[in-house]
Amino acid sequence: MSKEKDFYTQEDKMYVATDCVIFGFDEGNLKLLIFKRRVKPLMGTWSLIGSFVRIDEDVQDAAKRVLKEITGLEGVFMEELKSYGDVGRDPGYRCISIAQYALIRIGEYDKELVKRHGADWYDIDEVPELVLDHNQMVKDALDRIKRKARYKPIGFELLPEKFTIPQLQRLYEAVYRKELDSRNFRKKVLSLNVLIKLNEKDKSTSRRGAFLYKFDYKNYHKLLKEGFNFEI
Amino acid sequence: MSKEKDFYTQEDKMYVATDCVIFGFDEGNLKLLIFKRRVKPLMGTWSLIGSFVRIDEDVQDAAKRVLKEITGLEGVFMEELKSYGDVGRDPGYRCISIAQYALIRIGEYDKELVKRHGADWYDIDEVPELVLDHNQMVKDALDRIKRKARYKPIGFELLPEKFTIPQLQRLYEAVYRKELDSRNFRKKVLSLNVLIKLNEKDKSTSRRGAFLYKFDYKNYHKLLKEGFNFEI
DNA sequence: CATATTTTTGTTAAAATAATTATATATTTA
DNA sequence: TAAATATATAATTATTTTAACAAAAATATG
Repeated sequence: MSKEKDFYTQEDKMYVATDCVIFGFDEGNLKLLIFKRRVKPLMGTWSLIGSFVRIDEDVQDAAKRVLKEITGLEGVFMEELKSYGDVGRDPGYRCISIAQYALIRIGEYDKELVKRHGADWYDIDEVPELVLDHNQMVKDALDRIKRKARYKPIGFELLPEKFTIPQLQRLYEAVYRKELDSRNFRKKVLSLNVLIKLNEKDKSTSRRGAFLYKFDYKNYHKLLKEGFNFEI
Repeated sequence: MSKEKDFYTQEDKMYVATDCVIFGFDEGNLKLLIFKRRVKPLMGTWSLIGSFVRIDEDVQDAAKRVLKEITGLEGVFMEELKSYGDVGRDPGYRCISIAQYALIRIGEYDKELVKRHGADWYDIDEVPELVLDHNQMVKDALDRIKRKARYKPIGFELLPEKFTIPQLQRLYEAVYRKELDSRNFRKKVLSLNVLIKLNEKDKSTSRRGAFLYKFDYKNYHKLLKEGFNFEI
């Protein structure tokens, strides 16, 4: 870009923020973590988790920082969604937000911390009205993960480390919003060779119990290089 | 995002820029429009076309503005690529760039204007070293259109309004970097029902001549809603 | 008119996917 | 111990997609 700085004056200040669409998965439902503002302005309105980007931090780091501040989590899957840069998007400031989306394991976040920040999980179908253009961000993020699930095994970020195949199926059903055939699903997902069967069962949802699996990251990365596709 | 503004001081200024990866297609080759800086700093170095985002314009509009300034073109396909927001990416300023990529018809741009700005087309395989992280932007944009071509008929933005099927095939071959079977390609592309056959022939490349087609935007948008896939 | 060149059309086999039927298993509860 | 329930495996069929391949048509040029 060009280097002239004459567009900016002392009073015309450009702010850069980052907002994070945090997805979780629980009991067959895709969920979203949002929080209720406890300070002015806009006190009491629901909002995505976000922050201004500090002058001395990378945009990605700013997103990681807020995620950690609110959930206690580090090292989770997070990726840029897109930027929201219209002049009028924030009536208070000229503020550009670079939205991210994150997939977290809903059992692993710091519940005390989340509570303290006034944050809560909402079923993806029951998200209330959010501040500014945050509802649009959520919609865009949903579209993104729907598409992404086709070529990346996105589910494993959302499930606990050990999970069952029926659990994985319910996740895909929640993302795609359609029922899948359990026999074909099992066949397909096992044929990808990225699951390691464990010698344990999860009996929380059935009498017989279902075998637990874990994700084989090593095999997965090998396959990625060969360019496989994950269409379910 | 939160509203505290205490991260910023007068001297800690955050700049927001936009840079545009402009693709064209000519003679079977994918091409990139870049320009040589004629002013300090960094005079003489190649760079993507870009600008700071003005305080009173949308990010998208800033990108459209520079595209028009340099090529004379309006209303062409342009989409956000991703943001580049690391602290150290620009040694001079704390500047975040929101990169875009555009697909233009290489026959339609304003040649005089392009020349006046010191801009020129480079074959995608022969792009010189660019300023800052612009080579990375080009690489990312290429990856993006390769993937995008799988589910959006991206080619039609790059070809003239009327084009032949062999032309379209050469474009896909340039993007995928592999040869395609002309019989299967034709079958596939026609089966999508987004081409309108015209009663004219293009005889510039063969004795027999090839029928011209145009893109059926109406049918295309109908199909998009149904979620078709464009895998070639 | 024969030649050279590009465009155009069609068939067929193989592979992947989707839909269906069948059966067995482990476990709890009635 | 029979019934109920969710899980697991096997096999079959139908359907769709993909891949591989050959020949004819149109026309400028020599």
